[in-house]
Amino acid sequence: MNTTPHPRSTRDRPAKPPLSRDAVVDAALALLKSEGLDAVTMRRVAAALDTGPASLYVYVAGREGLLQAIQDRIIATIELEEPDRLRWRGQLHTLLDRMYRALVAHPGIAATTMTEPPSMDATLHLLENILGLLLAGGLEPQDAAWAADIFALLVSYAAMEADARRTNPREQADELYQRFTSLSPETFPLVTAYATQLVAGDSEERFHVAIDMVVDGMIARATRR
Amino acid sequence: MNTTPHPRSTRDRPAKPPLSRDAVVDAALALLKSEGLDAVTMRRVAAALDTGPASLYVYVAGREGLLQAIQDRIIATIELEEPDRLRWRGQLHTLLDRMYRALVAHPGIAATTMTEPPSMDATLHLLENILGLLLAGGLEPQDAAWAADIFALLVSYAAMEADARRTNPREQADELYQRFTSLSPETFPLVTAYATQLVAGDSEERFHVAIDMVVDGMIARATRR
DNA sequence: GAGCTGGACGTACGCTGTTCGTGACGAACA
DNA sequence: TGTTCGTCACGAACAGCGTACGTCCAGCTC
Repeated sequence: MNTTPHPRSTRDRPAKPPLSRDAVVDAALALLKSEGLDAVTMRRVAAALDTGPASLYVYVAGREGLLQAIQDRIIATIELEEPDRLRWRGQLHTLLDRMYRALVAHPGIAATTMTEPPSMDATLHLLENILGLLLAGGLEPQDAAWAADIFALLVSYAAMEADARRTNPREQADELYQRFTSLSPETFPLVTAYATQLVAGDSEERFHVAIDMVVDGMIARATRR
Repeated sequence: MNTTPHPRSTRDRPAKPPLSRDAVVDAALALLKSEGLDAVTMRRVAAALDTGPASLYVYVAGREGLLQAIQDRIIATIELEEPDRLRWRGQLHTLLDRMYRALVAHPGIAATTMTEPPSMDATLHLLENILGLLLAGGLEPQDAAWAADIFALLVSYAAMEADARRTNPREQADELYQRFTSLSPETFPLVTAYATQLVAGDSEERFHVAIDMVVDGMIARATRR
């Protein structure tokens, strides 16, 4: 047997499981869930996989591509609704609420969904489902198509607000209320008078009201034709 | 006369105007307008002022504080509307359109407005004006308070989309249409069927429709009470 | 065996925001 | 006048960041 005592290569491959796209995304997702978006750096992900950051570029198109893969993973966990003409509105709320919760369970990811055109599989399935619900409700196709964008936006925003609240629980609304009520009533008669309304509702409540406003608006538009 | 040839101090103050908060924000704003948000780094701003980045921290609370100051500057340029009970709806569109244009004129800034609670002067004046218009329209105060948030969100989003389009003019909608129409009609019957509607409209058109949907929804809710 | 290919990844580049310590200097005081 | 104190200015350094580039090596094919 040849037992030459030469230095062990730092690229000792058989000692580590081979990387894969799934492994990379899994590691990133775990970091996201436990430490939030800022922890999802190429170095941190690579360290979690016992490798170096340059190794990841085979599997993901940079950090941007990694974040997209994570988003799609998260969206893929959302249970869809079978459109029902009689219940579509409640179903829409349910579906968007699930999306909201999926985002909130991953601190910080909501902000990365904001400008993503729907192009990956899970996101497209979600879009298809939203369209299905809106059309089941008899809404105009053009309005439905545009509203899908708006609903996605509302979800992302609500999740971002929930993220901000997590960092600063309860303190934010209080500070804001203080700010509003300490303004000059001469200069800001409405803001001071309606300070309570301006800070009312948690992000979920505001979120569901926002959905309703958009839906009610679409119904009014459809009724008008 | 004493002409001792000793090394000239690098802190030759009389040769430079003293820094000020306005000077810092002005320099940052100029960089933002000409090169977009990514150029607004502490080093770039400092270089524009012929100093070092550490000098800026006397005037702004880090980059975050600098961005907030910039936002407020931009918002302060927006001409407000005197609320008129008969024209409030058109006025709202006009006001939000001005906001949209102000953001679009500063590439990338829209994304930084997304999670900012309204706390600086110009932003508060804008909020006061939006509330004024909505209440002039006879809408419910609680709905008006919540809708102000939604309108701000819609503006930011539209501006962000315009920013993205600037980077990728026309190409994005085409790619998306291609993507949608090349999907399996079995799996995505609606997305494929309504691909045209999904990519229709530029960011301004979609923006104004979104405003209308929210407004129509609020009117329906007010009518229902 | 030789050559090729693609995965693995170390090294280095060019940046980022921020902190800390020090110098310069004006105002106030004794 | 000399000294003290507070504030501005800012260099140096810290602790990162994403990524490009070049090298190594295992596995495969001929």
